[in-house]
Amino acid sequence: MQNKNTSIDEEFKARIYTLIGSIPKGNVAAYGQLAKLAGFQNQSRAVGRLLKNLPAGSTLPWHRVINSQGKISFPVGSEKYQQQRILLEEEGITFRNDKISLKTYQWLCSD
DNA sequence: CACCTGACGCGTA
DNA sequence: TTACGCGCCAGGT
Repeated sequence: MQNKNTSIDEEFKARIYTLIGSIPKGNVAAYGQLAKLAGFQNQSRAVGRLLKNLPAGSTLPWHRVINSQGKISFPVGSEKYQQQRILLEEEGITFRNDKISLKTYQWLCSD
């Protein structure tokens, strides 16, 4: 039963969470890519906001979400940057000048 | 209420 | 290839 009050926010959140949870270990997806797959083509920023507000105890693999440039969306060298980078490297992902090496991963894609 | 900022992305120059 | 501008839009000042 769906109540009419269900805002698109909830729908959006639910879909994005599901998508992020489905990203295989060692793979990554871009904010915009997730938004698109969820049916919200121009809401890449909303995905970022979602992750920003993510509860501390969440088990979501948020670190597997990066920007369309193949880079981590935190200032290089910042605490958050390092944290995310380490998590990715532990999954076998390698970097080259702050960018994910294309040879070592593949985008989560539908084709 | 105006204005700025941001875990973004894309088209142009 | 790098740099900007603009679209998008929720939140904070």
